[in-house]
Amino acid sequence: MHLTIKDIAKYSGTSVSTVSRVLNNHPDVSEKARTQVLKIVEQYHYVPNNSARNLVIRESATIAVIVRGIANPFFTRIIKTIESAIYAEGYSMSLHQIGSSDDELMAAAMLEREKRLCGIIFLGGRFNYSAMDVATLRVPFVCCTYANTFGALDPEGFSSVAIDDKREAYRAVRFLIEHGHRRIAALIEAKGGASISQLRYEGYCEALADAGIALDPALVECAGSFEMEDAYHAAARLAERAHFTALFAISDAMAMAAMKQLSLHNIRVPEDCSVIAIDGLELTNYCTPTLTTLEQPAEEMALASVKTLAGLLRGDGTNNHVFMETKLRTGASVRSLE
Amino acid sequence: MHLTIKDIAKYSGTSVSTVSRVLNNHPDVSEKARTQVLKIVEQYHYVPNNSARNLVIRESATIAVIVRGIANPFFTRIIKTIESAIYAEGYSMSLHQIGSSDDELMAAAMLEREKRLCGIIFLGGRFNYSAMDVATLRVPFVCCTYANTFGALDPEGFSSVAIDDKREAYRAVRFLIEHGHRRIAALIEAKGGASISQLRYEGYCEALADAGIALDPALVECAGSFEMEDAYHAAARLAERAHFTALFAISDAMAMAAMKQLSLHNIRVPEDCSVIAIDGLELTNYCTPTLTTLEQPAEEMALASVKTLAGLLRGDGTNNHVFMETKLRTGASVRSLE
DNA sequence: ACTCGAATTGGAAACGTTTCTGGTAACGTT
DNA sequence: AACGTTACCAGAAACGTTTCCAATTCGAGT
Repeated sequence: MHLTIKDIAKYSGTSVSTVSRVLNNHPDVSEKARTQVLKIVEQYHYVPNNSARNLVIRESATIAVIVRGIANPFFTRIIKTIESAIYAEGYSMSLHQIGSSDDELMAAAMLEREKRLCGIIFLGGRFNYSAMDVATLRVPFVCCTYANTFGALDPEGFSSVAIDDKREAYRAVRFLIEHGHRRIAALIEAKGGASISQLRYEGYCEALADAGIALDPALVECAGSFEMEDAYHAAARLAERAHFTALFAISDAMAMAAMKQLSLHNIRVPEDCSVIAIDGLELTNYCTPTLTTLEQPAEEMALASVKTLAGLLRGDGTNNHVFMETKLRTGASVRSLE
Repeated sequence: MHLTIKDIAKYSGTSVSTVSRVLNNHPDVSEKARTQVLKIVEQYHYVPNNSARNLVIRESATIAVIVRGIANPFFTRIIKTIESAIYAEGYSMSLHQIGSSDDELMAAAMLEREKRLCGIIFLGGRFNYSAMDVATLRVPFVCCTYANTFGALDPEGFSSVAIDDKREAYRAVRFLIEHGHRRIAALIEAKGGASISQLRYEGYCEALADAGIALDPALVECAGSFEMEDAYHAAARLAERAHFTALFAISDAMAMAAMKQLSLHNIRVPEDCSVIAIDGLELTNYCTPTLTTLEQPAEEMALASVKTLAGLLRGDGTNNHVFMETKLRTGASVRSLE
């Protein structure tokens, strides 16, 4: 059977309370007792029972990470850093995934189950925060990679770490314009709402407008999701319907699927059509041609999210909304016109 | 403050024990009391305190999933299914990632922390089970995607779900041979040990031997990891050193990196060199050319892992080692010689 | 030697559950 | 009417911690 703190007290010839004090690094214990207890703990390989601890402590020191679509390589890149950062801060992590099509009720159930968590990091967009009843959980949370207004949520009530989707999309499209392109197609997820897709679409529109290029609705296609397969079909519709010399895709994966489709339509990248996207996945360095993309600082974003949350949990630090900048990664998928 | 079971007892005019019985679906409680309690529970939105419950129950109903390299898309595909299966079985999941270079001490620390878990699923190979002291944890565990002997571990002491790495590698290389190839290169991680890489390498050797083709060491290159970047460099060494008409890569990602490198060396795929791999990632459907690969049944493997573990936890079911079969996914990366 | 405060310690209550033990009410059987 | 059986229920103990509180020891200052 597992040893308890009582056993340790017995073996070390001291009391339960002293052992507890040693274990929790309280200052009011003699050096002698401390080393003695530690020796026994070491020797018998004692591990405390967290359930009992949490019961009296009334908290759990676990941070839940909820991600929509764990298969997204961009998210896994962030998760890697988030996990080590969480451990470094002395918390433990529990990771949950919501299928891209699941409704939020499942997520709510998940949160119920995982109650006694002390903080949440939401990864990705399109969470229905009111359905998840996140406000009544009374735990601080930060939204990573998506920073917009969350329904009726008070912006003072949570933090976020993200890129400025509209600005970065603007930069991407601007980059194409500077390379002489004027017929620029956009491959997005969906219009409307305050989604990442919509924000990036707005950046696209604004870049065109600032360059005096009229928006042609025929050049905009919605895939309906961020999935490669959907992007692949959407790109087909685009290629069959319109002519364009450049394509802006709102994600690397969608760009990759689109490039495949373009090649099937005998549209060569970049000779006939330049392609740019946002994300900076490692693997788009290895497709042909390599993708030009705005790289999101995944590690920094992960770190900032955890740091912010840890601050809130410690009591110092306040809710804030930080925006990161992407970095242009030049591939071979964009060429100048003429 | 949070409501306790005592409050519910008070409000519903019954006792603590009755409330507990209702909550745990014990049969010995009257219909009247049951509905009354349930009503109050619903009305006050009561959620039980798991810490207290686990304390007395002495177990936690959480299954830990430990994955080496969460960035591997094949693993995330499995994780997706594992999570929903775990929830469906009534457990909760906690997911942990070990960096590909981290030593296992960190993992051991993780397990300590996450003690009071009731089972473990290891995802991926190359775990140092003795360092993690997994035997002393006394919880059942299953190894997913890798089924070999685990150091000094008793095969009766755990379960596994995997493909037969040697056999599937054999099939892949055999496929190339049947297409007329005889100078077949192999891009592996490393030789030796009982790693996935070594097993697949053995399958490669055996396929050659059975076809009467002599093994040429110059055609075998170790990348040192499963990372795309390392595979990319390894492929360069291969291309500069030897001539071959086909390449067998032990993973899709490595194959993709290799294809990129080949194109840089003006070796066209599949005209000058056919490529085959094992994994069946979605995204290799979208690279150019599309990859021919042996698709691992990720969903089935995930399901089988959870089912096995759940069986062990319930008490029925015994440890066993199951091997799955891959399915050939024909892409455009292999062509017949002549 | 005596006193006083500081340092250290042990005892016990508390945390919110589950479950064991015993008791009462209802009911059918003799 | 007495009895046994069953169905239900309340009380209390237990789970392994932390922490409050009171008690003890220790050292230094008189």
